[in-house]
Amino acid sequence: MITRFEKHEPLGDGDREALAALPQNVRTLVSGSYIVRDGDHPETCSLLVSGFACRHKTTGEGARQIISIHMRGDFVDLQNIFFDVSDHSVQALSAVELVSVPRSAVRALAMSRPAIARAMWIETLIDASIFREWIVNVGRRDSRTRLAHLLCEFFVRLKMAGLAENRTFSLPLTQEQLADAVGLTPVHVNRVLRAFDEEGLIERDRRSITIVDWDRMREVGDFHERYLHGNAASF
Amino acid sequence: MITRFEKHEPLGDGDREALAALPQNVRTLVSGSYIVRDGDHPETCSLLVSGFACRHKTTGEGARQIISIHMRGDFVDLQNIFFDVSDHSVQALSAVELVSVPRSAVRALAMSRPAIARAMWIETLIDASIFREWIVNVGRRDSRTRLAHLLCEFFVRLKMAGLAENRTFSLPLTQEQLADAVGLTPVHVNRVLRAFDEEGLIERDRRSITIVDWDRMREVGDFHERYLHGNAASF
DNA sequence: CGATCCTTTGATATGTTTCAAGCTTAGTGG
DNA sequence: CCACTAAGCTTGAAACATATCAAAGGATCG
Repeated sequence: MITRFEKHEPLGDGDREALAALPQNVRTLVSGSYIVRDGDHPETCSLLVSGFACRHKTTGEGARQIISIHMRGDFVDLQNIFFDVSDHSVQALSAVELVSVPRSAVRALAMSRPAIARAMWIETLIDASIFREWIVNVGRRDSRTRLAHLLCEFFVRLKMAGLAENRTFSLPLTQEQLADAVGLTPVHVNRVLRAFDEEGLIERDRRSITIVDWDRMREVGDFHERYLHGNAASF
Repeated sequence: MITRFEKHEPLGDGDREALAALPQNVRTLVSGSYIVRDGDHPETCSLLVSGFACRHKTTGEGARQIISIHMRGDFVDLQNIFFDVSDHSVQALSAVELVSVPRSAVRALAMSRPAIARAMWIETLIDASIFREWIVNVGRRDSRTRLAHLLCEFFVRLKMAGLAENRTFSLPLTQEQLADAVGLTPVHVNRVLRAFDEEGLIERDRRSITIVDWDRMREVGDFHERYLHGNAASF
């Protein structure tokens, strides 16, 4: 399971054995559970096995900003290896399963197995690249573009993770959470989503979304997937 | 000079020798020069020896968003080690000196010297932490808070780098660049800055700024330096 | 089948942008 | 050393995108 590493870095047999030998702890959490809290001294690093999670921070005014969204196969807090205190929270967006490994074990593994360290490093670099794109998204794009961009990113990442077959997928975020991810109000998110619907860009049914016109969606969202640094199949 | 690594990670003698043996290339560039361009296939990784630089991306509409600001001692493009094509540009904000090391040499060094790899990894994790805070800044804070936050961060980082003695420092950004960093218009940045001035929060003289009331500035900017993960002296 | 959470909609308020022009500063060449 | 020029800063008025407030309608789950 943990062998998603090999996406970006070939591993040797010894590496795989070392991974398998890791002390694991599989947990199941209900939607809304906190995995890490801002200010915590986390003891573990966690990998999402199923479900969705997000990371977020809160301003002094009490406004929340979602920093990233995670799906099966993502590490949600790899930076815990080196930081003693967490600078943000991680919360389950749905029921989730995750395997947690003690920080010390992950650190020891990284020090003894260069290929694994490198794979983990690359993971954190991709994370950072997505952060950069999000800064642009909330900083310089209008509400339509912002939301469309988020939907495009989420969809492409689902595909890359093998979690989307066709153009329909379920979005594990309420409109309020969507708003917190793009820096808008829930009310405005609602209006923009309705507009997309009316324009025939997407279709909505409960919490699931179909991208009707991918090319146009991509254009509206000013979306270019290079920053995901994935080996995505072309669409 | 490169031994800023030791800030976060103790190195052995062999590590220091390996660093010193690195093939270097010292360059001097004038303000405005591009160090890396979005879409480039960079051949080197660079460390800023003097001056200031920023990283930025441009939207399809042509709007620019500055992603980070860098000063003496910062690596400006460490992710080049693993990514073949750059997802953003790096540009000099002032005259800069930088030492550039071939990607392959940096990669080899990282593979043969775990302590160095670890120090570099931590650098990129701190980068990512600052990105997260910037997402919050542009996503959920109003114009005053945003700008004040940026000024606080810049000032604290200058102090951490030993580049600010008292409460006066020179800001290497035009108001337009400031605007691109916080996701506002130059006009609005100008008004907010004037308001800070009139309220006695800051004083301005040409391109240099004095933080008159640090405590209040910090409060206005909703600034808490934990995310910088520095060993900052307290203020 | 009631209660809660989420979505939708309308009316109004506001922060920020846009446009446009004048002003200041720093740099350059005569 | 002065005049000229370009870049950056400042200011005002009007426009606009998004937020806020408020209330009703749906969905989901004990």
